[in-house]
This record gives sequence, structure tokens and C-alpha cells, in this order.
Amino acid sequence: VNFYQQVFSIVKAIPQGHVATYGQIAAILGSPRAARMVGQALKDCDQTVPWQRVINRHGMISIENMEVTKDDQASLLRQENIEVQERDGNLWVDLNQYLIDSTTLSLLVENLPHD
DNA sequence: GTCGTGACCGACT
DNA sequence: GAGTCGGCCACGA
Repeated sequence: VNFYQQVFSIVKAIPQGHVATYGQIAAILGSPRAARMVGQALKDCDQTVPWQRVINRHGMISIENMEVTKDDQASLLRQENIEVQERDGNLWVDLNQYLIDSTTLSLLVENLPHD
């Protein structure tokens, strides 16, 4: 199974209205230090992957595709009842409120039908 | 096979 | 406190 595929599976497993960090996903993959790989994978993801639910440790969006802007991500998140605050020109999400537990997420991942 | 790279994270000045 | 530096590890050239 490709690393990327696993990343996609986990991202897809994030329930609506919740977000996860790169570090969490990397940890679930078994490599807590491989958060960068997660980002790399997400950059490569297709439209079926809700990449907007994946944010960095500070609760904000690092970068945007040329196709997709932070505003788009904010819109998507707001559609999921996630409150997005603007601060210093960056969009923030309240991690305490919306960040999913690593345990819960890993459970969700186990429940996934693996490809 | 080797080298460089990166949507990050944590430790250390 | 904020800025810097290294490490992690899969992927592509």
C-alpha cells in the first residue's frame, strides 16, 4: 500500500466538522516525524480527499494550490460548521474545539474499508 | 543506486 | 518571546 494512499484514507476518515493536523496523521501512519510527507501527499491528492480538514499544528492553513485559495478552504470549513477566524491575514481554526482526538481518528481509520 | 526535496514539528539558541 | 536548525522518510529525477 502506498504511503500516499494511506494518507488519503486517513484524511477521508476525518468526520465532517472536525479537523486533524499533519502530525496526527503522520503519527497514525506510524511515523510521527513524517508530517511533511503528509503534506506532500495532500498536495498530490484528488478531489475526493477533503484536504481542507487537514491543517498544521498552529491551526492554520500553510499554503494554497494555484487552484484553491485559503478563502476556498475557509468556505469549505464553514460549510461544515467550523468556525474560521482571521488573524494577521491568516485563517485560523480553534484547535481546542475542532481538532479530533488522535485515538478517535485512528479508530475511524481502522473502520475504513482499506483499498 | 544516490541525491535532493518538502501543504511539518519540536528542540535549541 | 521569536527566529533558526535539524530531522524525519517517501518520492521523483
